[in-house]
Amino acid sequence: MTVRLYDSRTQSLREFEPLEPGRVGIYVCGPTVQSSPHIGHLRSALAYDLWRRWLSARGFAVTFVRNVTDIDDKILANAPAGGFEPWWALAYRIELEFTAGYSRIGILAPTYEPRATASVPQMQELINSLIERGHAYVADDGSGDVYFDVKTWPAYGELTNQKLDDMADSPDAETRGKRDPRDFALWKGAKPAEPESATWTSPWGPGRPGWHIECSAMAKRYLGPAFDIHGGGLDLRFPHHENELAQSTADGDAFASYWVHNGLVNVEGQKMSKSLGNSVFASELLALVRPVVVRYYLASAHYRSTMDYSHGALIEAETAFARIEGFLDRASRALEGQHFANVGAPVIPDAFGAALDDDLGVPQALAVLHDSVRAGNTALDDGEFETAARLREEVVAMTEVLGVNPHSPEWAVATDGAASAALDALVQRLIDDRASARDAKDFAAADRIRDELTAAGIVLEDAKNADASGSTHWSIA
RNA sequence: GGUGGCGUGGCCGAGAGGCGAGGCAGCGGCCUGCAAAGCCGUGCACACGGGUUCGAAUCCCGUCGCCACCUCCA
Repeated sequence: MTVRLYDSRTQSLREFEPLEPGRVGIYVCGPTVQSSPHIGHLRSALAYDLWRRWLSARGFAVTFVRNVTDIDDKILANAPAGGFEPWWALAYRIELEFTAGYSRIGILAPTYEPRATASVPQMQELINSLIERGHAYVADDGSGDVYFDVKTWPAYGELTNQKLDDMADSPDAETRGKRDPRDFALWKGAKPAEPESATWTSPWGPGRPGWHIECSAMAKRYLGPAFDIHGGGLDLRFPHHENELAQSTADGDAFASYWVHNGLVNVEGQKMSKSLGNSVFASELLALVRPVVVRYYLASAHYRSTMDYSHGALIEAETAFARIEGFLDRASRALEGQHFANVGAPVIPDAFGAALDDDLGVPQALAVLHDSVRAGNTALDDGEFETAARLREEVVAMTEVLGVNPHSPEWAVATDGAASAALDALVQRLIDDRASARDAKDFAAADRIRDELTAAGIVLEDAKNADASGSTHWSIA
């Protein structure tokens, strides 16, 4: 029972061995809070939420850190100086949108969620140390920029399997005070147009941290110089993660033992981009289907594969999820008030655990889940209630691990108790009338009642095995 | 040009040398007064061309097509 995960650095499936027995430290690159969360952000966060839940389920104590990049070129660009909304207000407003989106699809709050702006001293300390070690230099053009000197770090490129010589010098790359175009900024000297609130004093003059150094500093601050897993989107491998790795290891830290990257979400075969205008925002998705369905949908493909979003696929996921929910609903009705001595605590089937142990094989795990659902439905059909009860526990346990238990309170929709009771009384009355009509073989009258209810959006199901609430169940379509 | 990935049945989406994951849709059946829900059955699937092998969707070579990163990006 070992967890295996795909390590992007070695490009291989590796058995997970924590630095400290029983403990796991995970650092995930969170969003740059410059515009509203889209489906890709949700998927990424979900991938690591699932890793975290599974490692927890396997008994590890997980420290999960996901940062918020709240100072950055784009944030400053989206909140022009002199505008109504300062950059820090924009960043916080968007951060709240992310938090809300994550929360709605059941992504657990991180152990800690550091904002980049709160760790500037740690970043400066790291930059200083890199300068002292000869791996970084202050630009001699008076800009106040500090750059990492890639030529002093022979391992540069190890994460993405690139040789320095192969790295194309981008024609439009800003060279400015760089010794080599491939050097990257650790510290960005303040520019006249930038607001003073976005500027920190430093030994190299006023300015702000570069993007890559932020994550290196925060990971070290909260998880230490060596930690277990570093995660993020595939698009961050280069240059962001490559640079993080270079900085931290050049400073003498072991940094992450494993690098994990999640696949991206495309729309109609293309990446989402502002120019194409094809971004699918979290808010749009959550307006289409229930949040738990969004979660189920995004979890249903392997976390490393590219997902191609389509409305049809989302609706298919809704139906597939309804099947799981349907079984649990049915089981609840049929098994209400029954207790079975032999049905104990929820047990996860071995095949389910094995699937998740194998690089978080959620698709195979879902196959196991659906097998249990089918077996559970069969047991209910056959009146084998003890078997059904056991399978129900299994299904609940599996959905709990994945965070998609339909009956979990987090997915409950707030209802008006009095209104529900009133509706139930009325519908129940019609169901009773229908039952009388059926007993009298007056099927025309019975069907008329059912049609009326259907027209009102209420679906009737005549249960084969009568349950405590009567043999006909109603629900809102 | 460099690096990495993908092409699986009508659709989504796993797997990775032999026994056809799972879901959605369709078709046939069981159940039902009829439905709904559920159950059972139903698919000569693995881009193309070679090769290795007793055996390949899975390995090797080649071809075609698509995508990502190399610039901000989950």
